[in-house]
Amino acid sequence: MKKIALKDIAANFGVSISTVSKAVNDSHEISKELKEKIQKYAKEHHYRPNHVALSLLKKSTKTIGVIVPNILNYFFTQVFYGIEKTANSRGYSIISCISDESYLKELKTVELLSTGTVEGLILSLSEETQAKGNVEHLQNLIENQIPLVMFDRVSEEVDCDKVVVDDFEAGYKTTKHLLKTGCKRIAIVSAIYNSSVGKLRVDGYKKALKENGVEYDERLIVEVRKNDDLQLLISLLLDNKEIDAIIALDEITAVDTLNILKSKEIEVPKEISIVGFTNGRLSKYVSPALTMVSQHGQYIGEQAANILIDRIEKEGDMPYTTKLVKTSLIERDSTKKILGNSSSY
Amino acid sequence: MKKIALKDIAANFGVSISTVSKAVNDSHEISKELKEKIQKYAKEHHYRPNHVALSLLKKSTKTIGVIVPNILNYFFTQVFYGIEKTANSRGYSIISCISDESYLKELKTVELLSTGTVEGLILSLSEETQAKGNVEHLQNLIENQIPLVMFDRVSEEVDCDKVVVDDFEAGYKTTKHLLKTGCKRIAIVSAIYNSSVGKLRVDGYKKALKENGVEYDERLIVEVRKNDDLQLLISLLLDNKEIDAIIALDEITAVDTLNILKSKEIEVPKEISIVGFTNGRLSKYVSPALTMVSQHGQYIGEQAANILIDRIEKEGDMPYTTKLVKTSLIERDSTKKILGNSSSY
DNA sequence: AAAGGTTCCGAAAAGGTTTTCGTTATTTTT
DNA sequence: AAAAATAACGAAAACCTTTTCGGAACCTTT
Repeated sequence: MKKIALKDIAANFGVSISTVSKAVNDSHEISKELKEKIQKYAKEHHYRPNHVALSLLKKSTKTIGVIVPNILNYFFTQVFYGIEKTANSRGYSIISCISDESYLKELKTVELLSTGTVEGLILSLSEETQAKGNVEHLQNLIENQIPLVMFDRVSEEVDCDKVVVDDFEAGYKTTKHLLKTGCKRIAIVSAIYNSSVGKLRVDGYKKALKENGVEYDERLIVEVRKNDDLQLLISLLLDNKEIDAIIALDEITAVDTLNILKSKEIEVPKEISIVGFTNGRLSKYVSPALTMVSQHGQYIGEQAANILIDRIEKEGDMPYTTKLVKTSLIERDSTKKILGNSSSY
Repeated sequence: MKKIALKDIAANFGVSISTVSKAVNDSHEISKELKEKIQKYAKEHHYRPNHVALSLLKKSTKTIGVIVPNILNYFFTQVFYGIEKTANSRGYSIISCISDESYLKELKTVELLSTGTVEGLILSLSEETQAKGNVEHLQNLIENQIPLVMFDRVSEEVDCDKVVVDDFEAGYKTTKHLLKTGCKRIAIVSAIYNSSVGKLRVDGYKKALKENGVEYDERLIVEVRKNDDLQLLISLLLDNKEIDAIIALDEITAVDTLNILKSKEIEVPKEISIVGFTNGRLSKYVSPALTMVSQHGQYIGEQAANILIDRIEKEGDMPYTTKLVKTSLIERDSTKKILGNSSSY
């Protein structure tokens, strides 16, 4: 039984295509008897209107594109889930691509999707694209009137809607919290050295230090590059610097750091507190459970999808917005409790 | 600058649409001068052939659908990644849906996609669909000649290509390994009580026991339901049963079990060994690191995509195949080393 | 009986593209 | 110079659907 079209039904009954179309759509223009015959036949042959033809006719595919750099990263998985959920609830399908942190794949995908397949795009920049700073493909998108929402890893050079984590506030809030628990010498271990995100968090950290009269010490910021030995870096960091807290800018680094400290028989949080970014699946299950900064990935996805679909469906041009999503500090056992009664927090 | 079509270019130069089409496709039928003018204009205006129109014309969307029950599950994320990777490398886009373990959403999605949007479908059954056993929507798919590949959570009632984990062999292999390390009283903790997958693993477990002359004891199989207290169940399990190994059928349960044993000051693996299923992100980072059964999610995704695309592209009907993917036991510190010199393993 | 209304169906356009087949006009061959 | 070949372009079909408009037949009203 091959795919069946209106044409085939029309031929079967010796009527015109328009008649069949109206019949299956239950139009009052068609007589009851004919409608029933046609509908019965259509049902028996599993007739379903061709979606591609409808898209062409209506000039609307009800589909949005999503490009994430790395789906194995739990944060992006969460965002993706949020996008799918709300897009689906608003009647949109999503066609998804993984740029795999590659500029070329991102470029190819954007070009592929910008040919009428999708009505809009949600994207987070690949690492390579961020490093290169080449966002021409996205500017072309805007020129071609294809709505774009960027999230998390965004570019200032692209004029579009954005949803970003308030990383500055997150760094500030985290540092302030550590200070309140009595920590003074707070180090940062970062594996995301060339991202705007990392810079913002450090800026927030600096602001909190300054506000609390703690001097900023450059030596406390550690950058971990791809093939670096974290163990060694931590040992160097600990050397004569009286560290009492470590902020790790991603979950894996946080857990690794914890394990290294444990292997050195340093007590967490008694001697050194640890806070990690990205509340993923690991932090809850290690011991002591890690205090983490949650970025609310799913919420970000929901927001991005809603903003995009609003723009697709609304007439006229609204101004572009940048939504700043606040983080939450999820306190577990790797940090000390706040001393005394701090009402301002 | 609005979306531009061949029509617009044709109007601009006062030529026909066919001429423009041939010009942008660099046909020899068009004079060099005209071609150059048109191509320049097309490039300047970012002309790209409309993908929807092409799909309609060619009767091929170069798109496949993927339906997974739960993207936050790392196994499915891995499969998804594998699918995207190979589909992309073979020139296909993927349109993805998350059934959220719901029968209704799965049904709706299958119906939506089976209208010409995708050329084939890759699917893993939702929990609810498995429980209900209602797979009519998938049988309709086959009737409508839409290629389908099921993976992991499959149904015997659907006649299609399948890619499944060899769960029987996994249960067998794992149990055999534990026996070789000297364990005798091996318990199983399962949170996937009504899945074929869980049943197969237990069957493999039984076979290994029998082969090694160890008697099967029903009381060692623990089923954890949604709101059950794992702590309590483990306590009951441990009571007077001289357990020396526990197999957990998912990663979270494995980690939870480990933590419960640690809180009871039971030494792992000295007193009790632990093996978990699904080698995710947690097991490596807890201490002791957990020995896990890897299901090779990404490989499964790659296989599924290749099988599907082969079927889409090949003429004539090949027989349906079921690909059995073997698991690997990843030994870490939660199990004892094998005693003596076992050459047969 | 004439005018108006209703019922039921078909023709055709529109959406964008490729491709086949004409149709000219020019050039080459005999 | 006539015939044949080539070059350069256009018309139209095809993919599938919805929708507008038009038309014929019948029915109702004055």
